[in-house]
Amino acid sequence: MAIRKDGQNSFSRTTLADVARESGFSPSTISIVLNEAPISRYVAAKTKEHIREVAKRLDYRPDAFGRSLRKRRSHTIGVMIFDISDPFCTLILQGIEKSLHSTEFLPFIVDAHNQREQFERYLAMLLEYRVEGLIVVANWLFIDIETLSELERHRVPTVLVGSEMRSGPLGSVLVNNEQGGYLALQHLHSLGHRKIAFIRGPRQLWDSSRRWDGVLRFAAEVGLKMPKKWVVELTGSSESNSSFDEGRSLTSTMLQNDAGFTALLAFDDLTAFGAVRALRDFGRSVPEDCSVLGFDDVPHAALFNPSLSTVRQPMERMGSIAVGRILNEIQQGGEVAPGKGRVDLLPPELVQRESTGAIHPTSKILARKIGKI
Amino acid sequence: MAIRKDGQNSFSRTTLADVARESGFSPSTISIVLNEAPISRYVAAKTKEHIREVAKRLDYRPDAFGRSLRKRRSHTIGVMIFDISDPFCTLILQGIEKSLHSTEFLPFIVDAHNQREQFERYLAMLLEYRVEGLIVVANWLFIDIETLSELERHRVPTVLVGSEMRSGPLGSVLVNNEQGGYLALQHLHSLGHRKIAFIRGPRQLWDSSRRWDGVLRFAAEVGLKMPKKWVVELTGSSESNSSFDEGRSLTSTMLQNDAGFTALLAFDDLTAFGAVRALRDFGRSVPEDCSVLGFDDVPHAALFNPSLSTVRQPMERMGSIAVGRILNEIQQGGEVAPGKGRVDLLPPELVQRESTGAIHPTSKILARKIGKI
DNA sequence: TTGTATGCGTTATCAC
DNA sequence: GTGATAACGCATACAA
Repeated sequence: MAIRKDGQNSFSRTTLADVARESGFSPSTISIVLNEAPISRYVAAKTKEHIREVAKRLDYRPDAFGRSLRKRRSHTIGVMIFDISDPFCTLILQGIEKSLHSTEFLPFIVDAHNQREQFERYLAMLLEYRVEGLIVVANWLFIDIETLSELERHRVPTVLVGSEMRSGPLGSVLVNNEQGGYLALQHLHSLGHRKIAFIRGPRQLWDSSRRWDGVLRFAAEVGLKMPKKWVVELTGSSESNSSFDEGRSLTSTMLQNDAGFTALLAFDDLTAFGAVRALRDFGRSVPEDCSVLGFDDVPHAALFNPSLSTVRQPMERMGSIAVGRILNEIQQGGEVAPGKGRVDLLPPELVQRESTGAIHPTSKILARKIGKI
Repeated sequence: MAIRKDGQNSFSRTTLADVARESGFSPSTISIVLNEAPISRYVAAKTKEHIREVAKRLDYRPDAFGRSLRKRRSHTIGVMIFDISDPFCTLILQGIEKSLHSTEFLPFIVDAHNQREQFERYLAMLLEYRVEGLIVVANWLFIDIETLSELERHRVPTVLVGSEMRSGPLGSVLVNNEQGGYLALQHLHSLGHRKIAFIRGPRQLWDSSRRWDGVLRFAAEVGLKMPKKWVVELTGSSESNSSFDEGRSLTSTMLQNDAGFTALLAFDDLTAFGAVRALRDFGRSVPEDCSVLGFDDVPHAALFNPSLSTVRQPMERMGSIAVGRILNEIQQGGEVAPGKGRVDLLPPELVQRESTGAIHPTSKILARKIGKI
């Protein structure tokens, strides 16, 4: 670190001692006054005023390191995300941020870029910074079970958002995927669709399987047939936008094999966007020739063309609930609280927009097209 | 903070002293060895090994607060953003993160949610945490000049990304908006368009005016007429997705007044999405009946339907350049470096996709539509 | 080759 | 009402 000509280290600022010297009072008094500690009741009003004035004039700012060292509290909550460019994470993050605003805590956000190595490095750093709680935002990707269960070893209250660990004491907050899958298929079915194509999520992903369970449950209830040719599966590469590309190519393939389906249920919104693109490339319009339903309700789903019908995850709420749970655990002093290991399953919500419609409105479409010409 | 039954504060961990006690060496030796300080050359290999073994066994982690206090360095770079849900910010953030990975610095990210009050609160906190540099990511919104110029007062090297201050010593990194505006109109003009509608950015926004200057320069060069009825302006509310809504309603209005334009140049991608929606509502298809050109190239522009032609800002590069500049300034010891106050203007790049096309291919469209029917 | 002493900026406890 | 002192965890100059 460079030393400046005036002999001051460029890191140094005005400290309590400076304020003390300048005001003529002792550092302890300054501290007491500026922090409005209980004892400050006994400090003369004039003194207080003077001290505050001097502090302001010198632009004094308490040093977080000195303070945290002394108080043995960091006042930070670590927030680990795996891909900040994933719009899914983004809304959860907002929920977290907003909930933290009203507290004494500052979020310490790091982005592991879907890389295990980064995850571990950042985790270590967060622990060195003595975060008092940890929120892990798992978009539907990876970092395997072992890595996550590592989290339990550290004594920091931790909660997982957007994903569920099949076992282990780690609490989690996520949407009810099973119910979401059920709702999704129910929606298409209620619109009259019987020939439905499916792009399900990666099999190895627990949450994806749960969602699929919901689909299967509804299919069983109404006796829907799901021919193999119309059921495909994402592989789940961790590159961003990959599910768009996969959705597009899987849909293309299905269309070439047997284009007879009238609706398509995608694993998530990005996949749905890809499917819409493939359908259009194939000369099919959405929803007239084929309905498409997504999952998540990312911010752009409503802007898309056609606007995307989807199953909404209450992402912002998931974030704020996670914060609530962490604060709770912190207050309990890091003890294994009764609610620890609990799983909060939030209800999904079907959002109908333009990309899904009743089956066979072909005549109407023809009419409109001719009219336009 | 709760005290545990074993009398330990739940904040406490194993410290250097613990490792010292356990290994039989003194704290200083431990510190020297674990940090691989130069002097550690003189420490016996066996000693080193032993110390490292014990440290690992006790799961020792250096305390960032103790260390930073002593070394008077925080090893953090503050990153202030104004809306994390803005995809524009997202890519810049990624650029910042990636560039920081290879350094000793940790990004400390905060989101001011477009609120001045939050901005100030977070700024104060970042300063308390003694960030060694500050990167401000300004999506095209606000926090007025005074607020930003406040930044100069603090002795922290600061660089602004994505926006430019008209004056003041604050360095900035952004796209060449003037050139971008020029390129945009040039593109539409080269496709044969002469009747062009414009949705320009908020007038009070400096960067927006620069972009508009570029548009005007090209228009002047080729003698393009820009009737007032086809030039509208965003107001620039700070709500997210607002430019979609505004783009949509402004376009609707123009269409109702005089729908004779064959192309539309939007201030940014979100506005363009809104314009496309309005056109579609009006029964116009893009690009057949009207070309639409965006600005930014947000991640979803390519996924959109039709995929959006746009002027790309090199957002990730902007982030990494900002990091480079900050690191530079830090190395110079916070001195007013020669490059300070400099403005890096990065070249924009035209990305042609589906939403723009040559004028009057009407016959082709008719043919296709009839064929499909 | 290793240990001792000191101080970073803060706050809590106690003494005056 | 206010001030002196110690301690938080660490790294370093210096002593041994």
